[in-house]
Amino acid sequence: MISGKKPTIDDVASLAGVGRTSVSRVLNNGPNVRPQLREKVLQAVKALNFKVNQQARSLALGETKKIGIIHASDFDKEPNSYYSAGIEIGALRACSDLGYALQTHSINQNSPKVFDLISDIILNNSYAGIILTPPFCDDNNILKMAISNKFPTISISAGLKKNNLVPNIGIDEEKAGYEITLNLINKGHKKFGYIQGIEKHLSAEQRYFGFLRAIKDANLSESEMLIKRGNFTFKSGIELAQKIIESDNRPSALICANDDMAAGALFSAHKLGLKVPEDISIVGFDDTPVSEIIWPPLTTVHQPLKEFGYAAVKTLVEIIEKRVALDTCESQLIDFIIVERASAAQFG
Amino acid sequence: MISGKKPTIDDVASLAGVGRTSVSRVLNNGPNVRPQLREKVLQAVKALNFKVNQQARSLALGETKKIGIIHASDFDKEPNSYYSAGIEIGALRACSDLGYALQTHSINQNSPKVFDLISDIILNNSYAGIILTPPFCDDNNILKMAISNKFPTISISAGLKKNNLVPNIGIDEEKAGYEITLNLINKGHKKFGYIQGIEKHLSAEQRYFGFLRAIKDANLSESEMLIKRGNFTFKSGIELAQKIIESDNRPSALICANDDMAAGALFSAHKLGLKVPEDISIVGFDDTPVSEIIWPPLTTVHQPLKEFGYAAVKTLVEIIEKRVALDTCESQLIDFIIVERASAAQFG
DNA sequence: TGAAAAATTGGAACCGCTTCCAACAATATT
DNA sequence: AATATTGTTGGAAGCGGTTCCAATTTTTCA
Repeated sequence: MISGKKPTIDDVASLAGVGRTSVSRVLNNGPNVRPQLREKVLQAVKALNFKVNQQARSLALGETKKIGIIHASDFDKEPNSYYSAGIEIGALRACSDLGYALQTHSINQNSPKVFDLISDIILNNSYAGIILTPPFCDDNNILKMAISNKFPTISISAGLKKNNLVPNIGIDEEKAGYEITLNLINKGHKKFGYIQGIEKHLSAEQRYFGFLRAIKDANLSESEMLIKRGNFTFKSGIELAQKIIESDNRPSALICANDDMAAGALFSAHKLGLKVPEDISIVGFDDTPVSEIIWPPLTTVHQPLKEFGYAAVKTLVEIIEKRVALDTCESQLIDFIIVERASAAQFG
Repeated sequence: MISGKKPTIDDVASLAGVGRTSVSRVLNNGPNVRPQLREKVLQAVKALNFKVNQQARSLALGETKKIGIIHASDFDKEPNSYYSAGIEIGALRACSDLGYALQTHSINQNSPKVFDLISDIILNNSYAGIILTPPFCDDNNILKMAISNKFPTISISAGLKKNNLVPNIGIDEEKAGYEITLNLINKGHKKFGYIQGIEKHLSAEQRYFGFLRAIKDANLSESEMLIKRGNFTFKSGIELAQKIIESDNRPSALICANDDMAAGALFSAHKLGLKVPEDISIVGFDDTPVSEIIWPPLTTVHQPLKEFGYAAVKTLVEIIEKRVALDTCESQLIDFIIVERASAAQFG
């Protein structure tokens, strides 16, 4: 205080004329503190502008109030910013509600050291728990390592995996695929095009299975559908949509496994002189910012990313604080909604 | 070790049969350690899978290796995800290179408690330094508070403010405005439309000043230009571009203060039957993901966000470690580039 | 009113690590 | 070979908190 040093609990204690233990009690709302003493301490705290040193506190407590989140990223490519930023904002909100701090890591998913990097983060034991996002959350080696260390871990990924090793947050992707298809069927569409995502992406595959179930339920013939496999890029959307549009029996509706490909499809439709949605309805998945900023605005399935982040932290903190065992904790499905914009319409 | 407890430095010491001080020396590459002892310690470390407890370490050291970054966000609106995620990835990379951790905060910029929240973060002294992003970095009260606490702080904002209170990272926005205008002038354009951003946004205003300087340098008449003020949204781009396009003396080139408005302008041009870039060239600023995903792809000024984040951490760590005074540390301009895509072309 | 019970308070140990300093060992110097 | 110098090592005292536990006060109740 006299010098530039930060005041400690002892400074507060001596200013207030009480013992250090009492200061600690006041600070932590401990029981059995006379109002009079509490007041003295509070005044000293204010006078000195005292803030507890969290480092010291968590050392004494043997616990840390810090959650780590691990994103995938490649410094040389554009980040999948929408996804990670959305999750992070939700996670931050929950952290702030629950008194935790969030520390971010980003790991190049192509690095051969992925496993070591993540295991360092875990074993370094400076976190109370971690959140894993794709593709790390789909890596069973990583998950098993976390489990064998009994380390609170939660993943954010496509909903409903068969053998969730750790609790998972996500939407029911299969249902989302089902419902957006049903939505189009209800609009009178009978012939569909579908541009799939990359094969190993669980979520995209589940969306596709949902599509298949919906057309089956509607007694539509799967063989009539035009299925192409894309790789999530705008460019692949352009190319594959062109093929679909130019085919002999052009579908009246085109479902794309993500918004970027749908944007590409939209572009191809315009280029080939089709009107959207009059001549063809096009829908996407994810509700990324681009879906609002193209013409016509895209009908798509909204991914509640912020809710993912929030729920992930909330559940993780339950695991941490109630010491619920990792394997007894349930995964959670977050509700999604279909955002109906102008790119899909009634047919026939 | 026997139980589930994490091994401590004492466990290592006793296993290696040396003193705790020696273990610490080995761990920190201290001088004067005989190879033989070092080897014993290293073996014990490996045998126990010992990791130092960072909490304890930084308590003893009286320093923390943690940098905070404060983003603006509103939980109920879409995040400005591209911006914050890009910066964060760069910052993370630098942190990982320099041995720091990055902790994220997000604060609703409309909250009346902004000042208190940020001052808590600073006074809490659990950070070695913080990075402020817009709009917080433009708030002089916050900056002054940081300075009066001698707290290492750096801002990422529009370059070259007159009175930088703390060192700043950014591009030279005025120059960017100048150069993209010059680029169009060199393509033969003489009559311009310009859709400005929100007035209080420093960076957008500087871009506009650059535009003005360029047309002045080229002896073009400012009064011939069609200037409109937008609010950065796609919608305002649509509306204002429509007015500009429908005006009697339609410009051959339209500059928009950000990409979203440029996307809107593109849309209006299509709707009104103009071909881009044949009939009108349209350019934006920022090089957000959308600029690649619309038709035609947008010529725009790339904001090197990851470089911002990297440079911010690097400079901040210099301030922290070399104890350079905040006010002697220079701001940095990062190079930007004009990304030429298909939305702008030769005229006449 | 006095003893027993309950509520307050603070001393001291401890969380896991760094580092000053004194003790001791190894090498250099004459 | 004796001494001066330099290199190694570990004991013990913090860093700034929390908490067990014993001491002291206050309250309760016969």
